[in-house]
Amino acid sequence: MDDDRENYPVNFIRHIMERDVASSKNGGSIVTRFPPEPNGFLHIGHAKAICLSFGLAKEFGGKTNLRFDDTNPLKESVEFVNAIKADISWLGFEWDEERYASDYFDELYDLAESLIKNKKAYVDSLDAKDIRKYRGTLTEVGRDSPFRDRSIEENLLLFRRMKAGEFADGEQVLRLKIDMASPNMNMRDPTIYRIRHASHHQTGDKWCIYPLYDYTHCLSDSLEGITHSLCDLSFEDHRPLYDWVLDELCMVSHPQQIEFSRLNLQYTLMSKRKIKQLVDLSIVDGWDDPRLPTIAGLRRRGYTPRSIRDFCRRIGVTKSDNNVELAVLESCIRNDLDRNAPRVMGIMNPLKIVIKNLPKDCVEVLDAPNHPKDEMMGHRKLHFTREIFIDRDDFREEANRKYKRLVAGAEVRLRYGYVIRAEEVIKDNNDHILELRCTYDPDTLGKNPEGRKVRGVIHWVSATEGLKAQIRLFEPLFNIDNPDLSEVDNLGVVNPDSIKVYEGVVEESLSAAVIGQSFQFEREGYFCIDSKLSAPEKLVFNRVVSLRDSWAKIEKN
RNA sequence: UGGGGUGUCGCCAAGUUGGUAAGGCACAAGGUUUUGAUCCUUGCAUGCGCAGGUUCGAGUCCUGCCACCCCAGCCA
Repeated sequence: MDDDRENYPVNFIRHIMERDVASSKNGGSIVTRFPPEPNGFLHIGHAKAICLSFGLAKEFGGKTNLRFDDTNPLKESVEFVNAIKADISWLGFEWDEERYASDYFDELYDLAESLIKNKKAYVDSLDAKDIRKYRGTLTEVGRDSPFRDRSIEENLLLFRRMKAGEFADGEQVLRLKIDMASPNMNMRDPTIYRIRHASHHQTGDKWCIYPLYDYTHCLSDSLEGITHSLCDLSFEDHRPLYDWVLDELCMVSHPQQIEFSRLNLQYTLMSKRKIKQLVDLSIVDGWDDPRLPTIAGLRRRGYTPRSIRDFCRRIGVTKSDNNVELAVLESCIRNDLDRNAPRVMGIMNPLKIVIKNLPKDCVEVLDAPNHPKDEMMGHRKLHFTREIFIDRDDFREEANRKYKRLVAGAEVRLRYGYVIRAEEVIKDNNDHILELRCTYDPDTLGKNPEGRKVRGVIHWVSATEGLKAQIRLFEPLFNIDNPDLSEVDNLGVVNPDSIKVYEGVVEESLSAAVIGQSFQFEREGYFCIDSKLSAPEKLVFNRVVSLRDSWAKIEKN
């Protein structure tokens, strides 16, 4: 994985693994797994889990399986399976084996029968509503189902009939017989099989009963010889059940479940269910909308795998609630792209400039390095012509000395080019500036004029040689830092200005740009070609992130 | 008023068996600079949810509080 030299920083899970390896638990080996349900796209919260499970295993010379937790055919599809695989690979991780919980359906079924035979499971004929009633509440104990004490024979028969398709959906379930009075709701005879006459993306129509998570997950882990099963804090309450199932079934391999807190990122939503809502309601343009924290969205936005891995490393792993600032993510991508992105010039709000003392058909070729500190990145040609564009923000009719750009009657340097002076401001009847007439000083290429100090340097693009391009800027999708709201409410906190589109111009060298490449538009930020919307005739750029902007801070005060 | 967790700088987060609070991001002030970028330097918790206690010494041990998060799917 190229240049992530650093190992994962210290965290409590690593300490556990270090201890286990030192004491030769599990023969000193580390085997982890990443278990996504293929019912949506992966997001950066999953990236945290991926970096952890894959990263730690790799560090200890262990293995990591990719296992699809595909026990709910109603919500899952191969499209999601493929998207998930693509995202993990793109992030830079390789799984040892590709598995599916559905690979174990036969074994799971046999194990369930043995549970029945040991009087540890029973078929309940209560409907969902009644099961809920009998379960009790957080403060009241539950009551036993009237079907709890059926004979082994009856249970076996019923369970086999469930499997054979003799019942309709919801008519019967198989439950574990644990303790309806347990203070832990998960232990109140959890359901482990339900009837679903639905075809499954992996097993087709072979089954009409499907096992549930609590029963499936621990056994899948065990069957695969997982040593450390990492998951988020919401499963902490499920650990007694995880252990109960493995113990009752006398499984040889008993993985250790370890929970850590899930990632929360400010101004964004980190729930697959809620992201799906945004997609379904067309609030965003699909799962890979650049404003989404999905891996696909981040990729389209221009985030690199390396920057995401760096982010996961920086945020750490604990059990405490967190709400990480966007600034951390932005720092990671700036850090990567500053080193690796070639520099170019692009204008979002073009303002035309005519260089009066340059002949009409003159095209002077200028040389520009692609990176200020990395000669290896080479050089490119720029074309200096009589008509050029600068950004409207880089000109003011009057300004104090703090303003280091072009001011009427004063000088500024064109990046990699000459010093120009603004001589005339051409306006329309509404006082709107149409263009600027300037002169350039031919004696200032690569050297400063004598006796005068130039205010600053601005970027520019040839009006005749440059390329038109659409430039898209993004802001957070939400205007509050923890948009953890109910489905109805969250529409009220959607930022209406989360995307801004500009019709701009970029330098001609960008005609060779391809999807996946990132550039720094000097003085503006980092940009990449939009993988969906851009075409050779009509370039579309997404801004990954702006450059740090201390001028904006100064100007505010 | 059930059970399970968590509380160290604005946001993350290190803190081995108690020995006198890492680091990152952000922020601030300087320096370099043909990107107001990068880079470099410096600063940034007498205090670790609160209150007591033990101890020569406590973020680390004890007691009691408080706050926040998760759990009542035939979702994962």
